[in-house]
Amino acid sequence: MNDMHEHEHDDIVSRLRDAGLRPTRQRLALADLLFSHGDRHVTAESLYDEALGQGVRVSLATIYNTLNQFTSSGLLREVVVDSGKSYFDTNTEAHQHVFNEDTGAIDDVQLSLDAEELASRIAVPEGHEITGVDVVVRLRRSQ
Amino acid sequence: MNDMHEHEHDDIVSRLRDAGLRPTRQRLALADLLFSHGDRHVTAESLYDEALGQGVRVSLATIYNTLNQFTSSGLLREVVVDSGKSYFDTNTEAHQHVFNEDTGAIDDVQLSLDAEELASRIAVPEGHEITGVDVVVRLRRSQ
DNA sequence: GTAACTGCAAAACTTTTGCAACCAG
DNA sequence: CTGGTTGCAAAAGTTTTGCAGTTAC
Repeated sequence: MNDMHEHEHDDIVSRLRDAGLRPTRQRLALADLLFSHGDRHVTAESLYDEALGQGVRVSLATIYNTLNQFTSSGLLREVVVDSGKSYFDTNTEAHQHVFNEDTGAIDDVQLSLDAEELASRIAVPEGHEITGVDVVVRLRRSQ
Repeated sequence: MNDMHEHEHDDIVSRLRDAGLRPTRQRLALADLLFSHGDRHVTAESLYDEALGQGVRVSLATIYNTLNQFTSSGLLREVVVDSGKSYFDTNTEAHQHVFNEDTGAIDDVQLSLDAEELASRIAVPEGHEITGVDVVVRLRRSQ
């Protein structure tokens, strides 16, 4: 296989099983890329290129499936910063984002604002619930 | 033409000229739809359908051109809430949004949070500037 | 008259889907 | 085995583009 350590491999297997997903070759390889290198922000295309670059044989359709499945099961969080492309964040904790509109790069920030408190100021319609409070600071090169 | 009052028509003409845009038939009609009915949130498709419904003859390509030109010149503000579709807001003042993920409806809210203050907590890279601080509260039907 | 603008169709992108082949348990 | 998964190609949805024809000034 590759140089994944045995216990890391087992961790990833458990993580997938806990999420109700079979630990297939593709999902293991993608989970390893996503979760074994700190907090990351990827797009389908960037993860696809990275996988191919690492010699992981996987189709783009599977990348999309996997990113969506990981997001549904709480392993990833989708970050909406661009109206033409989906970004996914391996950090699922409450935090905010800085988006560089020139490069498409996303950074995490902790603005220590209370999403609960913000949410409490919203008049939530009957039978609805707040699924998230997203904060994005947009950056661009000056001039 | 239609039942636009003369002075309203003139207002719109000035507004377009001030933005450096020729007041063409299409732009006048779209500006009227957008700015004569309070604060609105539209997509290219929704504005296109509305225009056709009102008997305004305009192509979808022109809707896209117009929305982008209006946004560039500050007449509209783009609201990024969906990674597959662009929304435009006629309210260009500082405010936040509530997005209903089931219906795609957007509402304005004033959370009276200080974007300047939030922005001041960000480490802005050399030669870059903050172009906006976006806050979106996401809603979904419970269950 | 001329540069700006518009419409149409085609192209470019991102994402989803249908289905046969494949694989984990 | 058998249902979940994958890959491929095709389709779907949104947005942009190229360019001939039109319009504002």
